[in-house]
Amino acid sequence: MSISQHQTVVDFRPATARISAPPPSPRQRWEARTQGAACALCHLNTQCLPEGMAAPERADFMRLIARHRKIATGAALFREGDVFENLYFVKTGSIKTVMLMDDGREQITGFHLPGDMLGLDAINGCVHTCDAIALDDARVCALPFAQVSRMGRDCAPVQGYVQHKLAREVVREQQLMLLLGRMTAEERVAAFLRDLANRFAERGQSPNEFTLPMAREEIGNYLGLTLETVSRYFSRLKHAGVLNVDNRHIRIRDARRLVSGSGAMTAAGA
Amino acid sequence: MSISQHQTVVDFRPATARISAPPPSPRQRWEARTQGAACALCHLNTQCLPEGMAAPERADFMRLIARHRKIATGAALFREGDVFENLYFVKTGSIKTVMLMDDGREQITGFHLPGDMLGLDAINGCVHTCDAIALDDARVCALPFAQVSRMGRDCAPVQGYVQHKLAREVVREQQLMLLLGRMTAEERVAAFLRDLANRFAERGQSPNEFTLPMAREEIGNYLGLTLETVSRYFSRLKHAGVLNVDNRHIRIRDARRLVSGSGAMTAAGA
DNA sequence: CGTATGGTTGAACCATGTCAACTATAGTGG
DNA sequence: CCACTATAGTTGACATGGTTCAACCATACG
Repeated sequence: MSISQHQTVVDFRPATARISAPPPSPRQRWEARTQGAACALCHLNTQCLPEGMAAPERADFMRLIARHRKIATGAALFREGDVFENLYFVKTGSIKTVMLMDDGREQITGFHLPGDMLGLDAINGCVHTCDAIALDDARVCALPFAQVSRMGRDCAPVQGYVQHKLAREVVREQQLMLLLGRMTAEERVAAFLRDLANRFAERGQSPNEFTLPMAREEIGNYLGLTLETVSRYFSRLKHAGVLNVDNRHIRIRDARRLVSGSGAMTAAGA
Repeated sequence: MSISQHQTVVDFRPATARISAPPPSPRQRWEARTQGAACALCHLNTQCLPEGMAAPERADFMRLIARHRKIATGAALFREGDVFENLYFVKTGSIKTVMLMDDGREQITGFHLPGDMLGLDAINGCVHTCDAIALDDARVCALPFAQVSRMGRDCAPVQGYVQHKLAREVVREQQLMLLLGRMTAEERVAAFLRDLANRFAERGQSPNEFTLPMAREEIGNYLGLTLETVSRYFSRLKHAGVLNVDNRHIRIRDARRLVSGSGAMTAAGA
């Protein structure tokens, strides 16, 4: 990686994680400046805002959201052990979440695209359990959790909102466990590409042609493989005519044969 | 397994999963009979009941709980696709949750001991996403989710309750992803035993001596390994003097050397 | 142009899977 | 009580998918 994980162009980490009573601090100034987000204009608002709220409550909720915190490539939105204050939405760019082992090994637990929520891991323990690192220059919206909880007390849609996001995360992780526990390398790579394609499609982008925001190493890490293995299967899929692969630019030429488990890939593969 | 997964001595699956308007049905009779559980007398109530409730609310909550549904060894508490109605607590025995792939492959996503909650996977989609199968004759308490939600609307402790359970599950699954993605077989087996020991300790049982409720095959499945590999590492640990292994009876003789990542196991191992 | 980084590819290796034989134990029926 | 069977677990020999190590290529950047 060109930028070490500790280099941060601007360190946006919650100051409270290290300092108990900080001075007015850039972060608070930023929050003051951006409080009251123009979510109404944001095309991601269907994903970020709770559903089924009346207009005034909706406005209240939007006022909680502090916008446009920028995270430079390789910088951390939060790190393991940081005090939990906000949930975050990716607005632009993409962010990975990484679990760390004592000996330095890492497991990427998710790649988060615009509209995805981050920080759910910390809801119980009041500190984050993983690092969140920007894969490219990213912007996020922050949603102060304490205030969301408070608002949830007498607003049912807000109440169900965090629960819904958490439950989604539980299901997503279960599927990933199935991938890590039971699938072959080939199936993992195919599943990864299909998942990504679906998620781009959900965001109104082409599911058949996209640019990977992450390196081979990160894909491999996420899938429980090495970068070489990922590269090899990309090449296989390319030679089988299933994909065009040009560095991080992917074009899916035959989505049917990307369905893992069918054996189509293997049969057609080198 | 001596009993097929489809044999159920008594089929307690929610009838609504298959029949839209069933007659009074054994299940409903059972619920009527057992409604209003004696949670006050249950030693697991610290785990099952929300914290911080006033006595009257606490009583209300306990009245929601239907007790003592029995699940015979190998029978299902619920299956993938079943309509979601209840969360469950294991009262006695143990229950595994299993994700299924189209081609028949399975991944065990958890072993649930007394006090553990089941069914969180279904909160969003209103159907379960995995099977829950009893490893031995088990009893569970059922907690109708709709009523919990309703009660949560004006009772803050209940509100935070499901959220807390969900968030715990997210963290647990993340740790499992780290295990499946990054650990060696040896480390997985050690981590598994340590985790079980801790959980038995939490339940007031000895962390150093216990009986595994699951077969080698199930351990292997859970850890992303084969039964043979699990058996081999059990033997290694035995010969290294770390464990006594007699079939499913485990005695941990040197807990320090069960710490994975330290290399202690490998150094002492065969 | 030289250097750094990311990606591809090949060859050798090895951790784990696969297959198979064997043991132990429990249940079942004669 | 003894075969007989079925299931769970152990162990060995061998196969292999994926890792490791290393060389090489492509691109970006100073």
